[in-house]
Amino acid sequence: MAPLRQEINKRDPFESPEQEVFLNLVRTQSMLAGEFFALFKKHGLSEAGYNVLRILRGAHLQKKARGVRSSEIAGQMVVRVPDVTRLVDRLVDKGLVERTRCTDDRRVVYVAITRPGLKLLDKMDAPVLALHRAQLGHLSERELASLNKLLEKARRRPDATNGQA
Amino acid sequence: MAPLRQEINKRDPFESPEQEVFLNLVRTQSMLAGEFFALFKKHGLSEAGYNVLRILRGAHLQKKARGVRSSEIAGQMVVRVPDVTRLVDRLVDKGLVERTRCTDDRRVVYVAITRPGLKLLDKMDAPVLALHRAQLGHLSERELASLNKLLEKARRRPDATNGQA
DNA sequence: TCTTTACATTTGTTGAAACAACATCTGCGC
DNA sequence: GCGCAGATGTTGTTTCAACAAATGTAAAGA
Repeated sequence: MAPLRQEINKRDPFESPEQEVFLNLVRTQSMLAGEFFALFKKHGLSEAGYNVLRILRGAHLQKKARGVRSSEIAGQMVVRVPDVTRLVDRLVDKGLVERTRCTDDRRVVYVAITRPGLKLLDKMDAPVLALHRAQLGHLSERELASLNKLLEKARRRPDATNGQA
Repeated sequence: MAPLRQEINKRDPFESPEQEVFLNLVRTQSMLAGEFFALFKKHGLSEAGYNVLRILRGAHLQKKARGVRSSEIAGQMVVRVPDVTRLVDRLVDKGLVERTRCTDDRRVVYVAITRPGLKLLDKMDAPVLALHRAQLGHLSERELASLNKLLEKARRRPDATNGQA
């Protein structure tokens, strides 16, 4: 019996290989991301909040002093999030980022990381790296590369223009 | 440049192979599960709610007339959820499941799927299978098997008893 | 029996995600 | 210039997840 079926005490077999992969994917993500969730929470952040800070630090290191537009943030998130506004709101409340209204185009808002925000991220770098290694360090380089390839392929839909003629 | 980096417009390289795998995992899960989320929602269910119904149908087919204990439900969920109570509450409100207090041990509560619940699941079977195939049908049997193996291995932590002596 | 311990579920509360409607603003075509 | 389409954020509302504490029940031990 496949390990996943043991883990969730599933008696019946999976209905399709695709279903088994999907459930494995969901469960694995849930378990690994859950640990990061706990790590972030110790520092008062959510996963999405951490992601935003990482994006802003990247921009900061590229000397983008004004920061990044909200729409750009949305586009660079690992998981799509509608409602960047209130996500940034909470970070502003914590003093980790700043908002600046653009004078040229007053629709856009630039968001930039603050010094406390940078300090927080720096403090988290080591534990984050350590957790990554603790979670996946037992996989070989080949296995990691293979996993990357397969996951990327799984996201790539084969053009749903199925000739239903 | 790796596809993931393109997708999220990431300029800097990943800090470790493990990190890249993790982000690929999170993103893939998010995209695929998001489609199922939308499908379930059309039928008034959340992912967790659907999972509960599937567990209960499995028990029903095994002639477990009384149903399943709440704690068993929690143990069989693909993703851990604290608060099975209110999850079941919502399903009860919709008339899809029933609660029964155990007379032997009045602490435990049995949850069983109702006929409307079964009908709903039956109606969803085809679209669910179809979505699984639409998402992952372009992967070969070998690739699916490989992905399963790698995901399961990723969950298996190598005994953190590291000799720090 | 009486107390203590452990167990199964529920409730209270806070915080955040999801979706839709709503401004606000820019720039283009007339 | 005027008005309209499209883009950018914001707000309102509902629903759900997460965590802690409490309730009620059973079993074990003195």
